[in-house]
Amino acid sequence: MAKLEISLDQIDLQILRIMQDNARTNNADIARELGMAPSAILERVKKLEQKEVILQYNARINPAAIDQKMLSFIFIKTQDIIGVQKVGLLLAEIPEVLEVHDIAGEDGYLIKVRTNDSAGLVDLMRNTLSKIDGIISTRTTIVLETVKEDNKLVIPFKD
Amino acid sequence: MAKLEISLDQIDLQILRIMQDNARTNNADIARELGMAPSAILERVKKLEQKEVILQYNARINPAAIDQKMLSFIFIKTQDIIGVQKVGLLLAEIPEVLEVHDIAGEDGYLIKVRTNDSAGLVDLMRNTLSKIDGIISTRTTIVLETVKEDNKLVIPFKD
DNA sequence: TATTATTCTGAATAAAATTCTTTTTTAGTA
DNA sequence: TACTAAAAAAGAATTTTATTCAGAATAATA
Repeated sequence: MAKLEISLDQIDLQILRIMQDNARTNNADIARELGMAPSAILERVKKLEQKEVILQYNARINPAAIDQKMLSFIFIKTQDIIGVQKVGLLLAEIPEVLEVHDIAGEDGYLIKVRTNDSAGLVDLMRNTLSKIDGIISTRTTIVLETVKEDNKLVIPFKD
Repeated sequence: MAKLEISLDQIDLQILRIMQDNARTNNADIARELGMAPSAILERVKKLEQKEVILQYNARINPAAIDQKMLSFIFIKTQDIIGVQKVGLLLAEIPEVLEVHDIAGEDGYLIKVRTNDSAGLVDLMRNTLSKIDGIISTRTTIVLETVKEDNKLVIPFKD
């Protein structure tokens, strides 16, 4: 778990750019695009994975296609700073909770939740959130429509 | 752009589950896991892409590795419902803005923003957000630490 | 039940991944 | 500056996978 010194050169950044856009781009294509041998690219990619620069490759699935039409953000106020960490971990275990962020200011978390519909949300709050000790209150924001959601980072040109 | 009737069977859902976990899983492996021919899997995956069930394959990159250590959520209050849509699109064009959600209640958006540091955030707000017409006010929530952020959907077992 | 469309299999071929050795480049050091 | 060690890349050989396609099986429909 040592957080090693990470140094990425131009080529690494180019690989990241390509992979962030299409994680299924094959080594041969990347190699062609960067004018290098496939074996060299393969090594670099593996190294990027090992260094945990690339955390995961995932397919982004259309929520509507699997009937997860409801998206909400919930602010969760916790009792105190002591017991807070545990709350965060418990929240993270809930499958419908896609993100858990510890936020500044008002002791608590901001979580992102996807459910089938509003009934699913109510269900989650009543049956799951309410079971977690240390939660004082929640404030829910309902998303009507998502304009953008790609989570693509801005990859710099020089490090 | 016709939103076709989408019907996914068990096999499709299994493919989605595998792909969501590791988008680089090859057809041969998926075929082995599901006990089918690679060619059959290939066809299904292509169909899932065409139907826009799979929206994209992306590598999730460690923000810290490219020095994007600051994450914030900003509530943006807009003038009225008329001009709102344009604001959403303009927000979506900003590279540092990873998500744009139209939210219920208080005419406006919730956006997710990644910047190098707090200076980058200030910079974005001063130089970019302030240039957008129709924004009345903003309320920023700073993330201290992210406990979970995988955006993996809960894929049902029956459709 | 017959008909049609869809999906799957299996084999053949093209392409890519992977491994490994040699060469080149880079970085550090005397 | 030249020497040395380490890291990265190239290139070739081999294994594995992707892709195509014809035919078989399955499912859907009339």
